[in-house]
Amino acid sequence: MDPSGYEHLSPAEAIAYQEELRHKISIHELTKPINTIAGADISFDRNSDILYAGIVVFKYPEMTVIATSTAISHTEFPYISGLLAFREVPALFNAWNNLYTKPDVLVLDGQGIAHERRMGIATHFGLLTNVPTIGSAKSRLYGKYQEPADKIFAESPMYDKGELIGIALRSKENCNPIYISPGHNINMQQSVDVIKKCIRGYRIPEPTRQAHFLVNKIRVENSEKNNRQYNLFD
DNA sequence: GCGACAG
DNA sequence: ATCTTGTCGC
Repeated sequence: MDPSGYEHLSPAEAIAYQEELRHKISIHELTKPINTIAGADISFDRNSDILYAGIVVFKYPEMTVIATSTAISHTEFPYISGLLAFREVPALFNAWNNLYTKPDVLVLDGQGIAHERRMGIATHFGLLTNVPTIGSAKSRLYGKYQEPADKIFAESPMYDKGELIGIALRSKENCNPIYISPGHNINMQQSVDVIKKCIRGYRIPEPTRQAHFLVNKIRVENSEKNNRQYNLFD
């Protein structure tokens, strides 16, 4: 299904689609060397249904920016916990298609398989594009875990009925942990190793941190542009 | 019935 | 996610 059709799905249909897609998830070692990595994020206006998507590509492991892309899209699908992909993936897909240089790995702001149906936004986007993806979330959605020690890079496994679905990682001392889980076409260990190499003094790994700055910037620019046009009628 | 609940 | 200043702690 083309993601542009997501906004017409009911929550029940979206869940049924996740159950259908979950059979195609592949969590395995990424053997291809990683030379580039990207971060993707979304920003949106308080009222409108406009989503601002952005992707920032870096050389890895140097982490120098080599490319960016953005897309401004409209959505009707509301935010529903567990169904985030149906709201944000269409916009991210547009930004992805605007990217000339596709990265070897993509980090998304949200869960990978650390999801009730293993279908977090990172897994969903990976299945859609077939790019290896990693989910890096700022808060927990699913799974039980013990608080990791307050020591840089301390880890604590996240489980669902005995199954390992993610890792709570202390990316910075005195800060809440971040929740890492593979999305698609990469395994748990590699996901954590890669994210660790993307931590540069802040709680949020550089890929999604920079993508966050980018989408906020284009959101402000766009709203200022709209304000200027509106003011022509003053 | 009650609590949890990515962005 | 977004709205927002000061303020507590390392």
